[in-house]
Amino acid sequence: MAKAITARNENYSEWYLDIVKQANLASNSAVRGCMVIKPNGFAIWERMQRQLDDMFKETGHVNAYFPLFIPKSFLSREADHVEGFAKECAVVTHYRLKNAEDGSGVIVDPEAKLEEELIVRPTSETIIWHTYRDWITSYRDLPLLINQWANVVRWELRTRLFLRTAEFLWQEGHTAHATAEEALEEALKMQEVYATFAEEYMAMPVLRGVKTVNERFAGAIDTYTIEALMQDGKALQAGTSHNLGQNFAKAFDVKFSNADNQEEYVWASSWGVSTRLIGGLIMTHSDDEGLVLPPKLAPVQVVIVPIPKPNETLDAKARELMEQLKARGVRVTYDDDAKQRPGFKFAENELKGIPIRLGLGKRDLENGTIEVARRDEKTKESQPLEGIVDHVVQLLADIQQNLFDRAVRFREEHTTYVDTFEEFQEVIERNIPGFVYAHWDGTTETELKIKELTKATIRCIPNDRPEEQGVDMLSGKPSQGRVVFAKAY
RNA sequence: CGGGGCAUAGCGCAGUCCGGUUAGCGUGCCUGCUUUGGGAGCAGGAGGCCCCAGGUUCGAAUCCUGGUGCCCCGACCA
Repeated sequence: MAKAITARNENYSEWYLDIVKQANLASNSAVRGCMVIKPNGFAIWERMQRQLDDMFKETGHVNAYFPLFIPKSFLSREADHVEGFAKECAVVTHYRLKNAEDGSGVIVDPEAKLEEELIVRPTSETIIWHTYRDWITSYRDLPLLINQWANVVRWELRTRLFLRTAEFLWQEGHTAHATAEEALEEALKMQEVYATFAEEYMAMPVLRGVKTVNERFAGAIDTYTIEALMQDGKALQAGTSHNLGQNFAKAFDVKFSNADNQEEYVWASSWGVSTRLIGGLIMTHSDDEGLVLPPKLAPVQVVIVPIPKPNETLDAKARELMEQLKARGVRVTYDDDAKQRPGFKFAENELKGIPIRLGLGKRDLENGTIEVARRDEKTKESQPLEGIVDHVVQLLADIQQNLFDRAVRFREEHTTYVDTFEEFQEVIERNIPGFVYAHWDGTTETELKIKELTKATIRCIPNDRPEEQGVDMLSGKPSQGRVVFAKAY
């Protein structure tokens, strides 16, 4: 029996949940809003982590680890920051339990109240900048380029697996610099690292841009973002990089002596991507048959299926093939479960998103062929066994490229330029609205009004936007260029 | 946090309105036989604090009260 995956055009969010559940990526847990990331899902995260970590190291960063808990007073040191996060913080107030006197179980021991409550980190700027105060005294200590892999907690009211959970895994980079220029450069560099990762590894095209005042990180001077378009025409903020200026240095009194022995506040950046990327990966490529993974991030890239079932001859051939593929760096498995028939395995492996399936049967051995099926286009063809390793290696690269091209095409088909508010409303109300480029007068007031009227937000002001004189589609005030609107996750 | 819905076998559900043998169905799981190039068939079997806690009743999956969790819509959301 086919497992039922809701069709995308029938109910997109049901479809998304079906994929997550049936591909065994994650499930809800006993804790509200917190998910269990299952082995299939975590394997994807591990591949993302490994690649990102390499990219961070290549750009000069090192890893460190800071505490899960933040003293409450730290959070309030930076005014905008606390305002941005206060409403979604988990707070630790006690440090001990005891048995209830009526035998009903354990209760919080009222004697064990903390003098100062601890916040479970929603992000680590405050605890890290408190620490940096001790680490930085001279320009010789700069730049300080640190990343941490961690979990954070934001008490979201409405959660969705991977896309928004109360606890999530992420990395957060926190850098300190001697000049404003360097901090800005760092923020932009990391935005580009994220964009490269998204496009080259996730095969997910992204817009690079800067957030409006209204949308930027609490405590930042500017927030740079990468924005991807999902198959339902909604935008996903996939990663952000913040130029923090001297805001946190001032809040935590982090100063250094420059080469002229003058005391200055340190300049900062911070940047992060999270397990939300897995949600973006799913919503960019997957189809009604299940998960579709880009080869570079697929935990398993090739599966060999013995047809109709494993036997000594097929096993030997499969093992030989696997050795050859592994030698070329291909992640390959052999689906040698004797209890399942081929058709079942085909469906299962498609559901899991394995990019290439190799079907190997008696007929193939006789003919010197093998059946090569690609997940992305759901096509299959018989290939000579001779040279199959080269073919597979090339096909993995082709699939990676095809997924990216397909996503770019989708984005192009769902990108619209409008000049009037009527047009804007028409596009935003479509089934698949997409990105809408329109003129905006630069005020938060207009931005909020548009959001109120249409639910669309300004995703970003593109980094590379051409200057273009125009008028705001709603207020009629002058504008120097277009910004990107969309409905967003 | 507001409105609505749901919670019964690993998963998906019926039964609940109108209380009454041993709580069913599909799928999955185990055993055996037959099958096997796109989700196999037959036979046998195992598997249930019917979400939790109280209450009503001779008797509760079913009625009442209070919790908890999940889903959908909305508000909120670096």
